[in-house]
Amino acid sequence: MPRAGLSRSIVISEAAELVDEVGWEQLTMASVADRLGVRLPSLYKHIGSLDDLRRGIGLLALAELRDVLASAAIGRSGPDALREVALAYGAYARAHPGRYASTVAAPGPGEVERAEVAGRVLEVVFAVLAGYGLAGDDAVHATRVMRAALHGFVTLEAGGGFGMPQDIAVSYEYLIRTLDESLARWNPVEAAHVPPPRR
Amino acid sequence: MPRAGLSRSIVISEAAELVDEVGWEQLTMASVADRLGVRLPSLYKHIGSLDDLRRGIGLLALAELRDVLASAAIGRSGPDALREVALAYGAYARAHPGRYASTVAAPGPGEVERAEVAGRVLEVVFAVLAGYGLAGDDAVHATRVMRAALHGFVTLEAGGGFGMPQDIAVSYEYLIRTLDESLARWNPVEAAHVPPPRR
DNA sequence: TGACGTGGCTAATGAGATTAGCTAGAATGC
DNA sequence: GCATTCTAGCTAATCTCATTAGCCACGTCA
Repeated sequence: MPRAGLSRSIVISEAAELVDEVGWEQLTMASVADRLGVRLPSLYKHIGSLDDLRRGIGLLALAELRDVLASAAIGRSGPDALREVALAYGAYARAHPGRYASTVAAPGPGEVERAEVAGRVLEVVFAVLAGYGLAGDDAVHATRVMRAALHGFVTLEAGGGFGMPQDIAVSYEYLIRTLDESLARWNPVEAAHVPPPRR
Repeated sequence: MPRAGLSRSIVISEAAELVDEVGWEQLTMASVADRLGVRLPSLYKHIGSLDDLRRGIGLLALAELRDVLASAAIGRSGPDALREVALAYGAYARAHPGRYASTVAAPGPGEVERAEVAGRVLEVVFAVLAGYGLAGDDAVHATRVMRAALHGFVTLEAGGGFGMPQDIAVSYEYLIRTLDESLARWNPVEAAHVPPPRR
């Protein structure tokens, strides 16, 4: 029996391809083994478990996403940077739906590596926000608004949630403009609008 | 063997409870059967398959969501309606994370019933947008922006994606304000910003 | 060239989903 | 009230996957 020449990173890359084709939910050890031309149990020489594989894909995808966003942001600032980053974000999610889905799960306790990579994605977003003069708490809240909007959009799009015939790219432009205006006009929410702190 | 007195709707309700406790991914026919005190195969007298059960939960959740949003919108308009609907949306997602997750999947071909219920949710959103004077294409794009923002936020929140210590409720207020301002200042995106149509 | 480490394999176990076929409780007709 | 019929819940069986244990040959390295 000739060696197949696998390794952890090869298995993860291949699984990432697969997951883009069949969907995050449909990932199985069996299908990955098939695709690599080995028997199912052989994978366990490289990957601890299905969950481990999923975490590996997530890590890979986060690193890729960071690179894509960083490239989009480089040499730009303000609305220009926002727009390019948003477009790059959407493009990545559309090109790699499986990987993108792997990106969402939060790092569990002890997942130091993932937290680090996720942090590096945030750095890019913070850099964009800095172009709007936002920092500190403002930047944290603005980051959440921005991530929520982008993530929600690409998720709904991927899930087929936009049934109407109107052009989705146009909707995305509206989303970007909404974010741009919001960031440009940023100021503290009025106290009256904040619910009382929980006791 | 005494009859357990099940029915399709009872099974679905119970499964909805369960899914809020253990998570959408963890739903199994086996755990539902356990909780209902019957053997696994008995469920198949009421539910066609696990997918069928998931669709049933999704339908239930969409109907509940519509009611919650409609109640929040009733008697209000404009920013007031937007805010209350957004808060109700977040509250539902937080109170029923499993059901909420079931809400996302788009209706597949032939899932007429689901498309209908989803449409009724949209009616509520359209009503809110009407308070901002939006209709037609504008309303469609605005709906997508609004849904994306709200959905993205609650999804990231549920996934533990907001690691920073800043108050999440405050971030949500920023999100609501962002939407309010965007809807209030709505006007067509400039042509220059729209990518060329695909050939 | 011979010892060793390790990658890939077969066999086995166990959880879940799903189907087939049985049986008894409930409902219905007389 | 009793026979008939329907059907909910059950056991048994099959299939797909995940995961573990243990074997053995390929390639490396002294």
